[in-house]
Amino acid sequence: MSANNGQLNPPQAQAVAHQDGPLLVLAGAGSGKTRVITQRIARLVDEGLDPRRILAVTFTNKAAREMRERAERLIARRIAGLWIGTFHSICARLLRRYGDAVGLSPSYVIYDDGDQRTLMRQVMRQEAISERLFAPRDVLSHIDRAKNAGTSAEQYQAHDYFSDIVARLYPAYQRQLQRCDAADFGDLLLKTVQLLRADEALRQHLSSSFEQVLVDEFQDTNPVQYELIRLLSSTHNNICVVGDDDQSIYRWRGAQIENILGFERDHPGAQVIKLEQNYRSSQVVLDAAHAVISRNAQRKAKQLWTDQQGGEPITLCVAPDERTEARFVASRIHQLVAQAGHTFDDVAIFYRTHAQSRAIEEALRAASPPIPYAVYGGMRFYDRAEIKDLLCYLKLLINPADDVALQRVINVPARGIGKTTVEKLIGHASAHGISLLDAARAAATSDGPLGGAARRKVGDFVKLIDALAEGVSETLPSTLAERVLDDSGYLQSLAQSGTVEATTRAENLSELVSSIRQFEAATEEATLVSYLEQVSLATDVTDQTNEQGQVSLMTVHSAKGLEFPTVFVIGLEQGIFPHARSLDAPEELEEERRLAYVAITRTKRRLFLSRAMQRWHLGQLKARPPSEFLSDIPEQLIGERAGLHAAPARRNAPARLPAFAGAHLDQPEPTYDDAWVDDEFDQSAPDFDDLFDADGFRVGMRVKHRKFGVGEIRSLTGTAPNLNLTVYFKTVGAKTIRSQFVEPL
DNA sequence: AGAGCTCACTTTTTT
DNA sequence: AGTGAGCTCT
Repeated sequence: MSANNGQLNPPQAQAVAHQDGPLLVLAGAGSGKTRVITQRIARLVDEGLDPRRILAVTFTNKAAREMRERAERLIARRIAGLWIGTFHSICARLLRRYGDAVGLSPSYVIYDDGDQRTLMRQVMRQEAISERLFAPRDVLSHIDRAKNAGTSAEQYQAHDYFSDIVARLYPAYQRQLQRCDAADFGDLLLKTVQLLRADEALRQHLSSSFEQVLVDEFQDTNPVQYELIRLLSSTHNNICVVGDDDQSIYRWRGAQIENILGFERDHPGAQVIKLEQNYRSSQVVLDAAHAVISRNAQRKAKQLWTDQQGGEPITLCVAPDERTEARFVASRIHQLVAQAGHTFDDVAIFYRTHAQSRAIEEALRAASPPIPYAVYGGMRFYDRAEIKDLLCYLKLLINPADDVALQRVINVPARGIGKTTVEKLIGHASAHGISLLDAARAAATSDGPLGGAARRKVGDFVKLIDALAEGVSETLPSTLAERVLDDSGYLQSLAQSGTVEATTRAENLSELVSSIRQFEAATEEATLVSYLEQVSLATDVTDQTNEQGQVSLMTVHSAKGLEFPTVFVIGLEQGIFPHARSLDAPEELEEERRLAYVAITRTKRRLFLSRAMQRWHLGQLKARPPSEFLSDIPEQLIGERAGLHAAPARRNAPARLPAFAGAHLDQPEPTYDDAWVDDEFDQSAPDFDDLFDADGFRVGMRVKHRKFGVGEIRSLTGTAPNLNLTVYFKTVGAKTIRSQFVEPL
């Protein structure tokens, strides 16, 4: 980590030197955990162990990459053949090679959330189960929970009304996945474990080939991951796990804090090493972190210490609303850069949920000069519609059984194949137990369920796919991507529509093509299959690009493992952080507390905590009391209490208030002692009254939106003050926006 | 068949 | 406040 003077301290050295047998390293935040793992890998390789016999597992791609790079730097050469990656990527790789026994071909595809939902909806329709009564989302989350617990469809036991339905859908869903030659995220883990459970010889083979196994962030492993590790290390039993129970933040994904608490019990003779010296943070930061975490009941007692005494006191900001909070952050960043010699990449801003990033982004852009930033996670590049379209074409080329991909692209760009036709194909496919593509092929060539026009169109589509699929394995992925875009008419249809949005989409597509080229350049065996796998397992593109000179924005979850000289934690309010869904569940609240601990302990020197007295959330303005975590932090650690006023209404600011006949913002004023009163409230803001007739409807009026410019109102829904306007903008087409965010013209 | 419009629902957090 | 599914109108 940061300042360890190149030397390992005694417990670190002991952990690096540990030879054989199970080892548990309890590594507090900032205690040099990554250092220990990388030094250990380097030592093993240096002493002549074949890197192919080392398996190192992490939770994120970023962590895996960093670990590899640091280990390579230590021994000053490339480490070829080392098994290092996330649980999911390692499983994906094993299944690629050995998945036959669990029903996966070598070119199987990985389904993401959206794909899963499409498939589940289809299954529910087949099983005649109402999607209204049973949300596909919820059903999938039950299935995922089962998979994380190691429960297969056959083993799944219903225990109540809802799980009764799940018990019916789980096996049907798995059958459908198998027909599509696809695995979802949960399958990657569970199927690998099933494979190893069932195939004694394979387990022997793999576990004896992995002489040393290392697991990072062990506190976040769930039961399948735990079993996977156990199976893969069963021959040599050289298993080194590193973790910190205080940083266990993935309970919702099935992580069992017990795995780390019970490691000694499950591995008799395990050596336990505690790393408690912190090299990252000032004493002030550690004290604050400790004050928050020590209120948790379920934890191993430990106390981090540092020899950096004192430190910068914490700044606490109380803002009237989230926009002001964001302006506070932006102005402090400028101050730090101007006065404290900071660069932008010294600064990170953490929030509890992605939705909170918007206000911050806007403030950073509005700052003068604008502050460069990078958002981690959130809306992935790969989630954009046009990107998914192209990827689905590619998936379909290597995996003709991928019905989900086919459904996505069969009418994109529009080629006159409508819902009815697709439904007929689905019926035909499930009746004959064949893939949709085969059903389409059959329908086009023989007397199938389709009539003349539809049959011809479907035939053309099949011809298109067949032509594209020819020679797939000998063609560069980037070439294939370009061919898809041209031959399918995708680019042409974008060009034809001519909107600004279409231009953006075309740009995104060409960005994707160049990222495929990059992949080809950087990868030895750059096949389409390996590219698609990488994309499915990548969190986002910022994963790959490491741009300098940017402030980092991310959720607390994705902040784990990172450190920054200056940290802002925003939105410290009851219901935001801790999250509303944790408030009435003590165990969940403990997890939120650990999350707060993770956030604080990322800080090296300067910590800013902020909250807003009221904020827009899910379309509503609501006042929330301060986070209970704030009151845990001892008074003497806080240097400055910044209170802020809202910006006076700017000329181009949205009209502040409702204004439809008699509508009032009937939100309660915050009633806290330090409540701030908005005396600069702009009484003269223009009204919407004149836009609508007596019924509050109609009038072909125009409004102005900050981003989209001038547009024409099409319709109006909702109740004051939360009105939704559907406005047609020349630039981006129809958008539904809230009345507060437009200005009448 | 397709475009447009309305409504409902959403939100933790990630692989 | 954005998205997506379903309905209606063309």
